[in-house]
Amino acid sequence: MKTKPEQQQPHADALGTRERIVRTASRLMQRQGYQGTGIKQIAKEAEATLGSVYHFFPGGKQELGTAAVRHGDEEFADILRRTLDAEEDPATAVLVLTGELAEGLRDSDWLDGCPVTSAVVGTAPDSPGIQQAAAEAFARWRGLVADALVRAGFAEGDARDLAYTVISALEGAEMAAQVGRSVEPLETVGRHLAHLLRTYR
Amino acid sequence: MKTKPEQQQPHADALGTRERIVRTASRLMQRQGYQGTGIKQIAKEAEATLGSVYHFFPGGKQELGTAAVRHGDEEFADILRRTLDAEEDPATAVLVLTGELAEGLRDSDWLDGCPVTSAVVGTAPDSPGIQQAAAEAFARWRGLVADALVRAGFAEGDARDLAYTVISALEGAEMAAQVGRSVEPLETVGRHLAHLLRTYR
DNA sequence: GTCTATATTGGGATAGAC
DNA sequence: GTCTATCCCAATATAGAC
Repeated sequence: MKTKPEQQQPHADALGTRERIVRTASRLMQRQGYQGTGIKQIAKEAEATLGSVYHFFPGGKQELGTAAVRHGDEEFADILRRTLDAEEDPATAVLVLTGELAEGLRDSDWLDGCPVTSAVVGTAPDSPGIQQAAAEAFARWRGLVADALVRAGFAEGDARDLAYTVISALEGAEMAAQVGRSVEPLETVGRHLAHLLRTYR
Repeated sequence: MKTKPEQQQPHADALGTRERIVRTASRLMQRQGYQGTGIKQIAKEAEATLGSVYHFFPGGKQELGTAAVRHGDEEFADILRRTLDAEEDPATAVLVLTGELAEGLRDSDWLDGCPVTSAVVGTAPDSPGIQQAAAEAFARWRGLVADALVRAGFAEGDARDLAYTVISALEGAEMAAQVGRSVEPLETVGRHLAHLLRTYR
């Protein structure tokens, strides 16, 4: 009989070294950006050594950044899925989402914005891997919203278009809220997105 | 009679050294972010010396970054004013705006996003000056949109709220378009914002 | 897989001549 | 105001013992 040491509580610090590094990288890049986050800082805060970081990510900082973006992708995708499944009405789900994003921002003293956006800004010519991982994240999130809209009765084309706007507006509102240190952009955009979803045929 | 050497064509490279430095800093930080842009690179591309940079910006990189954000602020404020003044219908103006943003992105091969957003991401604990300059930029842009909406007949409260959503959604759509290397987010968000402005009361 | 030491490059910033 | 030389430090990345 095989024991399965991989099955551990996600919240304990009894995580594998690789997971600890990825999560720490994602959190730090969320707050400081890709360029502003050093590998040594990641190693120290993840309680790993520099050798371990390069053991798991031989591609160096770019490979680690790509993994961090993918982690942020899955993180928000989970929130999206959970919220869209819990609420029958997509408009209501959007209001819940803006509320959760606002809560996360305020509770972190306006430090924790979108982990994907923060990590991808300022990485244009270098590292196509990070850019692509970010594009895949946005596409996945749009797909989740579009699916929920279809389930709620929207035509496929409308659902696809509205998903663009929902994800884009959430992104922008979170950025505006973070910069302005106020939840008002998120709350207002949430109300207007709900209005849009309810009046769009 | 006094000659006025300050009055020069804005496009010639016969600009003052300080202006050349600020514009170069803004353009580079727009593409590479604040942390990813070095003072030496700014000096070189602005055809100035390191000594000149520190002469005009004794506060170093943070002071220069703040000036760069303010420059980006005024740059987009000019576009906003011009577009909102040229179109009577705010909904039409928004469609023109998304078109111009899309054009700028595509023409730069998806390199030139929002200069304020790019420069401010990843500068949380350090440099409150940059953060504040970015907050002031967003507030100014919202004010311009709100004023135009009031002129078009919206109630003041509605105008203020809708301005939050217009600016936030434009920010998010530009980011989504840049990451996805597609104008579709901007075009779609433009249509939905126009719909929102036309159906909101 | 983990750890330490180190090579190497480039960063921000300063000094002082002109 | 402009320019060059330089200091100091942090960054990424590597080597090799354990």
